[in-house]
Amino acid sequence: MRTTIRDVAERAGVSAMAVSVVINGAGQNVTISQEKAERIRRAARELRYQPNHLARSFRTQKTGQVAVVFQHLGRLGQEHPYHSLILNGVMEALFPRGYTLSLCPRMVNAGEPGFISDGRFDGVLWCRPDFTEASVEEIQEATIPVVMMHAPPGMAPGVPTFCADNEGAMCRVVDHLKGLGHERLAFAIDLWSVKTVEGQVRWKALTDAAAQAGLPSPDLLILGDHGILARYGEVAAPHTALVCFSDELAGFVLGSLERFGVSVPRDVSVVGFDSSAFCDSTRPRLTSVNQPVEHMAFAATTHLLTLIHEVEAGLPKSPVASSIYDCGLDVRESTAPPRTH
Amino acid sequence: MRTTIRDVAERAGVSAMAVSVVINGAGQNVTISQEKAERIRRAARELRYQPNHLARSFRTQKTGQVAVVFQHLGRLGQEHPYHSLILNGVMEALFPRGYTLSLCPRMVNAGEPGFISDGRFDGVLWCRPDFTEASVEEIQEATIPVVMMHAPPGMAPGVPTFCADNEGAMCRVVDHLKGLGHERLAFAIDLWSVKTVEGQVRWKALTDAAAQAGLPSPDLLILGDHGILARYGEVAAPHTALVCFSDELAGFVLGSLERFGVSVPRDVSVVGFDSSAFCDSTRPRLTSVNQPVEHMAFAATTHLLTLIHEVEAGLPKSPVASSIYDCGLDVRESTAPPRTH
DNA sequence: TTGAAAGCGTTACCAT
DNA sequence: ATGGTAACGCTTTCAA
Repeated sequence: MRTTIRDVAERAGVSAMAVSVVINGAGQNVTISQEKAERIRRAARELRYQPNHLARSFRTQKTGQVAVVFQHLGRLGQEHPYHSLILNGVMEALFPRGYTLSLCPRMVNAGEPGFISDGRFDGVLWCRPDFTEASVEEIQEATIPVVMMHAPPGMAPGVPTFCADNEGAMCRVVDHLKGLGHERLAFAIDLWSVKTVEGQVRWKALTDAAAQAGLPSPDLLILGDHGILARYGEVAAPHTALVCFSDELAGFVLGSLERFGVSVPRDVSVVGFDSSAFCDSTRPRLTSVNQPVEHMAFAATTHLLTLIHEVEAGLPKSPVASSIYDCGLDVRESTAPPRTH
Repeated sequence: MRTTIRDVAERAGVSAMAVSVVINGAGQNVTISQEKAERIRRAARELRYQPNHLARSFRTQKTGQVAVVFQHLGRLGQEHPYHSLILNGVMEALFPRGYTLSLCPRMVNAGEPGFISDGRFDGVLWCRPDFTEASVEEIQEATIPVVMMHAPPGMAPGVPTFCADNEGAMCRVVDHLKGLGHERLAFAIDLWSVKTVEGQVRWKALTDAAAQAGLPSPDLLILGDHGILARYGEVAAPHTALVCFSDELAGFVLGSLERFGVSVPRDVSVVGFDSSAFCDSTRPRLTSVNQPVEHMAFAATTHLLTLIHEVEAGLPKSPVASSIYDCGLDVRESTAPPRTH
């Protein structure tokens, strides 16, 4: 930026304050005469004055920026539907209200949580499902509003949370599979997600649901490479249905099984999680838990904006609430009755 | 933010400058004794001092933020592959170097170009294919580096540009279709894109390529609704091949044709543009021009970072160059010889 | 090796 | 109704 508010003031023969008031429309209990206002506007136009947003943010302590924090933001796209869904919901809430969306690498990958309160953002949507003690504490002590997604109730007291009903979801999955005749289930998850609270919660939810349905305890399949899946082609599979942590992982599983000559759903049934548009593009189309990610992100972001507004306006804070979202099961072609020997 | 650099200085019994130097590592020709440095670090730790990034940006005139500007940023996801591809390339270039990606609604939808130089961004990647005189001028006068995508050479003198070779691409499309036996082609485009320079360029490129190949001049199909496509089911289609402005539009076309009982590629061949992963998920799979969008976005962003660095370091400016990317044609199943009557 | 002080551009308070 | 002036938190030059 070159020309400042003072340049405009000088050219118009007024004070900087007068310019500020005219530019921003509303100045508390200050009025500028029509004539002066016009002169100021003309001077601003002639000098092509552009208010420095950064200086304004610095002064007002309000940036109009909201950050979204992921654990690991890789590629956007159809094989990785999750991030796109989240961002869609966030943008839908943010843009009509004039907020800017920031994807900050420091909060995205390395995970240096101290940066939450470094002044750049008016609020943060925390979408990382790894709730270490340190990060939870950091969030609770943040000086700006933070809203969490995927945190199971009780995980982060004092922080508003938007979370799927993983328990209910796994009950539906088990009901569906049991109804088809499956008995031996497995939970498939990647090396990364298995360490997250969300991964653990879903795994426990599946275990509990199976127990409740009178089925044997499911196995845990941690997929680091293709090794485990390769066995499916050689020996009789120990389980007849694989419940996957995410659609993305389910896509990987489908690809691997096809490569090893295992037919889905004839040899084994596969269930995903999220029911993103991706499920319609796989062969066979993927049965998946319908977690309304995009709606959840929209609602979480909208709530975040409410909290931001409360802080700015000095209003009383909304009570802290956890929102648990029901999940349906979208049955497609990747699940079928198990093969009878 | 609560605790400032001065709080730390006071606690450590030193000046604010000393703290700044210790925190930021390098202070030109200033040195702090080991003992004081340690005292400062301890004080900072005890007070949980977090430097205010906004104040720092304000002071140094460097924000570490890069904005991406789209004409109309709607949903991310598989039906709309373009934005995801761009953002992937941008993130890949930005994140390893610590830059933050901003999606700013003011530059995304309404298009108020004055905001380019409002101090918030170190640089801008301009992905809007509508090159109005006003916006081009605004870009040329920006006080921060701007890199353009999709601008045909000569469109914006003085601004580095990364653009696909639309002419070459359309030659390949025409060669392919002519080789299959097609003669009457049409260019399908949506109401929005037809007004953009990029839309016009592709339309002209197809026309020229057809003329060069000795084919009759293609028709222009502006798809506002399903009306035009509906006719395909009733009367003999005037053309046997539809070349679409984008994969997204081609997806829409495939859907409409299916609904109206028109078989692709038996009744009509369809060609997309971008060859995104989406092309593999349509039925039939979509033949499409392979525009390396993601690579282009990566290269453009990398160049933008170079320009930013030059400005900051006071280095001489790189010469302005336009990069034109070759496009291949990925032949899938949506193109075939025309039906013989 | 260190501290004091001057801003960066804006807005808000307190005088006229 | 209007203008001076003091911050916001930080970096950096200058003087000691």
